Amino acid sequence: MKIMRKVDLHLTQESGQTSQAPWRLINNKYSNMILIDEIPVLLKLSQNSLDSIDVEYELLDENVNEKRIYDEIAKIYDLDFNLNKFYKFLSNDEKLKPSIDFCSSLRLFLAKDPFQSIISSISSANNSIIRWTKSMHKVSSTWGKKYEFPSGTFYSFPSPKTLSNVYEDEEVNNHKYVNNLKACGLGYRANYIKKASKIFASEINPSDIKDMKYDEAFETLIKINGIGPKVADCILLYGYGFTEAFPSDVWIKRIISYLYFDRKDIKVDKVRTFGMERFKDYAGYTQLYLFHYARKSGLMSKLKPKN
DNA sequence: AACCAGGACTCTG
DNA sequence: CAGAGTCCTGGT
Repeated sequence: MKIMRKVDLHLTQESGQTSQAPWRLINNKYSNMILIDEIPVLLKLSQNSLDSIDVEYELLDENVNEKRIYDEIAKIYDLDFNLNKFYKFLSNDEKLKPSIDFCSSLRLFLAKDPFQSIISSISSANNSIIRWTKSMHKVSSTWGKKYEFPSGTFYSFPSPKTLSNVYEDEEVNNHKYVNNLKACGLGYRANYIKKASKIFASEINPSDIKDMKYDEAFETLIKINGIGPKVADCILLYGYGFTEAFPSDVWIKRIISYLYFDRKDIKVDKVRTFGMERFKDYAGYTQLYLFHYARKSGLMSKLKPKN
């Protein structure tokens, strides 16, 4: 199956969006297992040009309608988002315009499983991309369901219930536990993950969030231990597709300060409201584009405090 | 080998 | 309320 849409799979995968760890690259195909109506489907995506995606997939015993597979891929890569219209919007702002050339065909990388994006985003806080990626794969392979496909073994992301019952530490009451969250390299986030899993296993259904208004969803999330403003916005943007979110961390702060505030030191929270008010429904995409533009253009290294 | 980066929490003023 | 210290670990 071929999907005719403008998208840069590589760029989108490696752009550090915290919905999920990057997919495994097997024989140059981005490979990941997703469940469609509980049926495991292994997706293998590749492309020769940025105008289309070549889709291969593997099934175990049950069949899935190809249209359903198409729809899920379109959702994950936000393929219905109108990039050209967005580029017109970027062109209208001299500060944003240069980002188009650096980020062409970059799209959102959305989670199929919102709970996965919640845990992934919590785990990304104060962390490096390498360590975060390893941790996320370890969590899946430790507690997820195992599926053996011809192309390899894949794991689902564990459910809230499963994660709420795992051990946080290696040792509990003088008992050694090999399978524990800290062994996944999560450090002190292990406790946040366990607590959040408990909440999403009982009080809040992850799918409740998507029916809320942005503000209510944001307020709901930041009440949870380990979820601050940045992580909440990542969850809302990458996990639920709230495109009005403007995840603001130190880097976005430096970039916005440089571009719009004459390098003046502004608070991260101000950056967030500035981005949301100025970019509206494009806030999320603008954040994504600004971040990668800064990274690739050399602006980022220029903005490092030392230099 | 000591030290720093990266968000969120917690404690202090 | 703002500011400082702490958490974990891969990278220098």
